[in-house]
Amino acid sequence: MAQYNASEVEKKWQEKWEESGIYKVNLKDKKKKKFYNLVMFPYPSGDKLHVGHWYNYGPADSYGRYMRMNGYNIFEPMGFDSFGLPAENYAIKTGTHPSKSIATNVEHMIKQLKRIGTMYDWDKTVITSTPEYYKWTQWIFLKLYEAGLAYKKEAPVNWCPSCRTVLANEQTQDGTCERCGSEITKKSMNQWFFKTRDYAEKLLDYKGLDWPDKTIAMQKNWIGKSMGIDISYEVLGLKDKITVYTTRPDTNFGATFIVVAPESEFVARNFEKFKDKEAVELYVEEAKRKTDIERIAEGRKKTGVFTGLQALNQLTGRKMPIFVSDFVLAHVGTGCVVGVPGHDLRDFEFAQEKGLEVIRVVVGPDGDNSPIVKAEQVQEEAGTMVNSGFLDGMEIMKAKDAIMDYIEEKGYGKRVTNYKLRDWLVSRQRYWGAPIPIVYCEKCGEVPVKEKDLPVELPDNKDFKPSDDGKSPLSKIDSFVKCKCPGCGGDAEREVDTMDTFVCSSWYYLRYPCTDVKNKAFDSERVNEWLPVDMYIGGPEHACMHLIYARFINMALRDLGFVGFKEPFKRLVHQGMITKDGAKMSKSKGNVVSPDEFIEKYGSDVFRMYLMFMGPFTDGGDWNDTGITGVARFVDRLWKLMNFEGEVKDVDGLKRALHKLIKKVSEDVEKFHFNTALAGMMEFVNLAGKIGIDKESKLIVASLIAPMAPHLAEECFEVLGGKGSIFDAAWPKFDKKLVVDDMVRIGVQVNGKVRGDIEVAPDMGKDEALKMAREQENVAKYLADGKVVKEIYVPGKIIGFVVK
RNA sequence: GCCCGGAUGGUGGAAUUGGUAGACACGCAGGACUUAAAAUCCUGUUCCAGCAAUGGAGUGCGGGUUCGAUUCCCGCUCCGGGCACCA
Repeated sequence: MAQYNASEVEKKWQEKWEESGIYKVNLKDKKKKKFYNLVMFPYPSGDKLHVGHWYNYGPADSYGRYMRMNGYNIFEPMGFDSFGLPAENYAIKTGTHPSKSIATNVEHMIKQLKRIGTMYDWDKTVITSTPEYYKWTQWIFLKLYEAGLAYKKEAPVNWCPSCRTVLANEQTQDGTCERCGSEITKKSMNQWFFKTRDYAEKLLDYKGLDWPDKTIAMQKNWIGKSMGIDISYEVLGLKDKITVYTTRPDTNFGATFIVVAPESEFVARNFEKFKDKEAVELYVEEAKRKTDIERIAEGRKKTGVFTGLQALNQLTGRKMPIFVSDFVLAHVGTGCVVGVPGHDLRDFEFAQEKGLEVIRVVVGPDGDNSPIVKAEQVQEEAGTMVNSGFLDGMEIMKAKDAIMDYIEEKGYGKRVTNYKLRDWLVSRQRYWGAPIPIVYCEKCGEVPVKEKDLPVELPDNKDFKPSDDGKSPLSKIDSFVKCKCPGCGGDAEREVDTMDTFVCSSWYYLRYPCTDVKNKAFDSERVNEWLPVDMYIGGPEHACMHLIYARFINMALRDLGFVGFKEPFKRLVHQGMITKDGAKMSKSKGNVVSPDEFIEKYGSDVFRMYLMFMGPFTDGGDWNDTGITGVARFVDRLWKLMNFEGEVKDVDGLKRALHKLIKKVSEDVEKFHFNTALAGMMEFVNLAGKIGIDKESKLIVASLIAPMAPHLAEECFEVLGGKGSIFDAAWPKFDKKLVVDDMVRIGVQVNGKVRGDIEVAPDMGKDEALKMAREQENVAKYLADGKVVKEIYVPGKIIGFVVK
């Protein structure tokens, strides 16, 4: 028997697969059920594939292979998210134009990806930075624009001074740039947005989705729905009313002041009426200048200035002074809040700072109603109303309804729903992205490019670095900027901003099955057949970005009649992160582990299996290579087993073990528990190594390992005389009768402590089982200590005695 | 601060409608083979006591429910993730 030579075998099968085209999917095949097995596509950096890529793609492919063997027509494409900052920054660093570096990097990455031994159908790949792709990204922009879902407005936006571009809310982290970590400043700019807020309610509906609870919770939290009421108060001496948003109108009898955001419209509109204009102006200016970091650094300390104006609380007749303070955010609700210091921590802190009166209108369940409030007492959720007129004695939830009805009746306000979700800022002042297909005409104003004129090609500019003035580099290229108006044909200028790369990645799953479609973004009939994606695998870091954007785009396309389904991804699984010495792998930290040396030494199958064996797929873990020898040994033992010839010592035992294994591996792979599937395989191989194995069982073992070690399995299949590919063979079925043991070993407990065990049939009667248990010498010893007051028998599980 | 996870041998991890904790693997120790080493194979391996049989302790900490708790409940500690002055 020859030693198993991984590198030779793997090379051989990769070549065979390529030659035979076994993984080329026939999208029109209707004999088999379709299965769209998708993994989030990478951005092509110049670096090698690292352990994290393998950790992600290996198991994802194993799942696809498992489904293939279960009779599905598998569509498993792979592509490249090649627009955006990573690619552009790489190009800047190396001094090569991104279109060039992308081409080489993609080619390089495909080569590396092929070494994993996946089933990707490379005929169906997408590269988002190619005109044939971004043409359709622009088309989607136009469709949203036509539908009124894309708009431009002047707004304070997140500006990263280092990347010299604006960022979507989702791309900032604690006031820093998600990419480069620089401090973000606020800048008022004219920017393009998609109306994600219009879809907030639809995005909150997860019906029919098999997604991790955690991801859904994160999205819900991000969308942040709250139901409350807008209340308008008369401002003394002004015609203008002030409208506040609150989710706690039940506490309105305790309202003693009003606070407005520095950037709020109320401030702009009534500035002239303020008593100390200078002080307000100074405060507003200061607030605008502050970065998020500075605001975070200040913590909860409240500042603010009095406007000199007062509003009238209709419920109490109380005059409420109006302040300006930066703890109120302009974009939340109406940008104005009513201060109820007795029942809101922030209001309480502000009241303390300004010496304002605190009134308590809710008594907690413990009856506490002290006028001096401690921070911990402010936010009770349950309680009864006091000092609140007609609300007195009501539970807060009831009072909330009652007061809202009252306010609406009286015309003081109106119920509203609010969302934390902001509209998606999609324009970027960077070169490497899809140009936004809009032109500005002196006569016609903002005009969309005609569909037939797409793509608006990204010029092959030599100077693609972001410019110091913060304008898109495209603004410097006259040949790009100067154009004719699609409306009147007169002189016009192009939009010079490019699209956020998340726009590209929010629809690529629709393009994969339609890469041959030339005259449209995708063929509706085909996507309706092949989508939604049945299994989507990728990192949890995309929970509130890509996964919200893609759902939004898909829903919008559905509402516009282009696709027939609401949700793009039916089942979602997140892989865990692989760290090195507890830290995220990154080039700058110099802790990136390359798979290459392990592939060289052990082969791709062993490496893939080791990553799977480390622990549950969704957990990730810290990289450590010490255990890989265990998997390598397993492969050697399995290979030896395949070459075993001789008598099987325990035919029945082998059969039972094998059928249990089929059950276990099937269930485990289904749940992405590859670690325990492999443990089961190891156990069986160890057993069969002792008692021998027959040819039929060998074939089953080869099938079971096939999803996880595709090259090894093919080789085994061939050695065993199989024709063609093992991936065209059916997944083994287990015999139900063979997976139940006819004898099991169960424990015998006395007062909860294990004192022995007996071997019984799982369905043995209680009396007989108890009799056997009593006969155990050690058990008898403990039973003799007293009187048996209780006997417990759980068939197949446990026998227990309680002795007193 | 709020929400969501997690904590099990020297290490990665297994086991939960409550039923013999530690599967599988690494490492370690001993043995076989070898002139020797590597590789391979066999045996042992939660801790404490004991030659052993066996007994005691044991799943982050403190309580509780139960014949029986890694699993359920209450109160903490630590670690990870998300959100964060959202009114």
